[in-house]
Amino acid sequence: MICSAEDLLGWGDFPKGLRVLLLDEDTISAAEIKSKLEEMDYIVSAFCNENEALSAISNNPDSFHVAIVEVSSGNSNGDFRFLESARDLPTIMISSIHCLSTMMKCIALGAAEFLQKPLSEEKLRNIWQHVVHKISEFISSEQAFNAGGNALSKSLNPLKETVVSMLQLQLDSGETENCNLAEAENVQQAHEHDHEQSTVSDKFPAPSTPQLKQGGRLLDDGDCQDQTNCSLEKESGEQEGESKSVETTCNNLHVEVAVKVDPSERPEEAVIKEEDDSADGSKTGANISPHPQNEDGVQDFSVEAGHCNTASPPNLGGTRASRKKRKLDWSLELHKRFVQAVEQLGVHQAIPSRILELMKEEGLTRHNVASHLQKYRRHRRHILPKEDDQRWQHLRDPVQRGYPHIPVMAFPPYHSIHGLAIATSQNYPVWGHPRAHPSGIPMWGPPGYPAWQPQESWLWKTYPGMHADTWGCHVMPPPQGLCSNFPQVSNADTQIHVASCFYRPDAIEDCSHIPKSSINLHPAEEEIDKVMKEAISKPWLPMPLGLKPPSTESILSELPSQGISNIPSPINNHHHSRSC
DNA sequence: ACCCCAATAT
DNA sequence: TATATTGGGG
Repeated sequence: MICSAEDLLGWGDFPKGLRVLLLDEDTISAAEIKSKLEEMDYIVSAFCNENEALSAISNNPDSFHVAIVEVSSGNSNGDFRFLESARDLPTIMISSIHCLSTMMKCIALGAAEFLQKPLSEEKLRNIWQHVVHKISEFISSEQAFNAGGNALSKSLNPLKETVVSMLQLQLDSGETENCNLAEAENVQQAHEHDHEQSTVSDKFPAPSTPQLKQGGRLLDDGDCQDQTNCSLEKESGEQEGESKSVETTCNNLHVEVAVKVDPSERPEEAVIKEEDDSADGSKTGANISPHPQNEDGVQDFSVEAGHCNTASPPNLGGTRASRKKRKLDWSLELHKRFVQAVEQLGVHQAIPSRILELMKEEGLTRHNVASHLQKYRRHRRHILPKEDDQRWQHLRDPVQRGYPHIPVMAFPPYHSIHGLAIATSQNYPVWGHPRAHPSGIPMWGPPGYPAWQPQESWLWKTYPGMHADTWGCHVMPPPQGLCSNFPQVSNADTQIHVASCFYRPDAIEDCSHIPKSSINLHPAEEEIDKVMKEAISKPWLPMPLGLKPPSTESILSELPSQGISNIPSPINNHHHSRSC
C-alpha cells in the first residue's frame, strides 16, 4: 500500500503534502492544474508523457499517493496504459471530452473518478478523499482477513475520527455543491450512530464518480484473488460446483457487498452469511443499504471477502470443515435488481443465466437466481390470473402458462416494487407476500396495491393517470443531489426520441435533439452508434443509457409506412394485437 | 447443458 | 420462514 492507515493517523496536516502525480499532455493545462494543486499544498509532479509518468512510478512505487490523468481526445483508441499499470494508485481521470464509453471504460479499469474539465478548485481539493477511500478499502479487506476483526476495528476508530473531522472541515469551508451535501449527510450519520460495527469505508465513500468495486469477490470457492487487480472480468462467476483444486473453507465471515457498475444499475447489496449458529447476532439492519439516498452512483461497499484458510492462519476457533453454502439474503435491493432484470429481459428472455448476467452481482449463482425466479414466477402465477384474466383472457397465449406478453423494456428499475406503477402500466403484479423485510419494509405488497412508499420513493414517481404502457416507461424525476457525471436516466421524452431512432434509421439525426433536461451527458452520434450495435448484438442486455427498444406495437404500426404491409405473423404476435 | 417445476432439506 | 438442493422431465 502506498499509504497506510498509520501513515494517515500520524499525518498531522493531512492532506497537505499529499503527493500527486499529474499526467496531462497539454503542458498548459498541466501547469495550470499543478499550480492550483500546489496552492493547496499538494506536492505535484507533472508529466506530459505517459511513459515518463509510468517509469516514475515503477522507479519508486511509493512516491505518489494519488494520480490525476488527463484523457485526451487523441486517446480515443481506448488505450489506458496508465490506468492499467498503476492499479494501486488511486487515479482520477480528467477530460474535457464528454465521452460516455471512455468514462465507463476508465471506471471499469479502476479509475477512482472521472472528472470533467475544467476542474473546479473544489474538485481538486477533494482528491485526497480517494486516498482515504483506498485505505479504507484496504482496511476492509484486512478486516476480512481477521475474521471478525473486532480488535482491529477498534484501532480504527481514531482514523475514523480523523477523517470525519477532515470531512467536516472541508464542509465548513463553505462548499455548497450538492455532492458535498450528500456527503455531509454521510458524515452526520457517521457521527450519530457510530457503532463500531461499521467499517470505515461505510462512511467515506469516494467522491463523485461511480465506482466499480475492484476485486471485491464475495464468493467463497477458492476465490482468494488479489483485491486490486481483477477489475474487468465481470464474468459472473458461477462457480457453483465446488472449485476443484483447493478445498477452501471460508470461515464465519460476514460478507456484505454492494457493487456499483453501471448507470442503469442501482446500488445493490447482498448479504451472504454463513448459516451457522452464530449468524443471528449480526443480522439487524444489515440488509439495508446504508445509503439508499446515494443516488449519485457512488456506492459504498464494505467487502469482507471470504478468504481461504489455505492462505490465512487458522486462528479462528471452530474451523468449519463443512463448507455449507451460505444463504443468500434477497435483500430488498437485490430483489429490486432482480425484478428489474427480469423486466428488462421480458418474460420470454428472463431465464436464470441472463438474469444473472444482467444483475452482475458478484457471488450470485445461477442457482440462486433460478431459485428466486422460481419463486417469483410462482407468486406471479398465483396473483396474476385474477386481475389478468379479466382483461387479457381473450388474447392469452395458451402456450405461455397464462402470462400476457409484456414488451421488453429497459426501465424502470424499481417500479415493480411500486404497486401502483405495476397496476397502471405493466400488469406485472407485485409479488404479493406480506412479509416484511428485516428493515420493516414489506418486501412484497399485496397485489396491485401500493403497500408502501418506498424509502426511495423519489426514485419513481408514477402518475396513475398516465398510461405508460406503450413505451413501458415511467416518468422518473432526476435523481436529487446528483453530482456525478454519470448519466442516470432519461425521461420519457428522451426515451421515445432515442428509441425512435431504432426503427427509423433515417431519423438518426433526431437523436442529437435529446432534451437537455434529461441527461447531463450528451453522447455523440458515434456513441449512440456504438451503443446501438451492442444493443443489437445482445438484445437481452439493458440499454446502457436507459434507452429502451421500441415496443413491438410501435414497430408493427410503423411497418406499413415503410412500405411493408404484409407482416408475417410471428409466433407470439397475437399478444400485440391488443393495443393496436 | 440448460431450463422448469415440485418436493424436500436445511 | 425463506432459501437451497435435488430429482424428474423437457
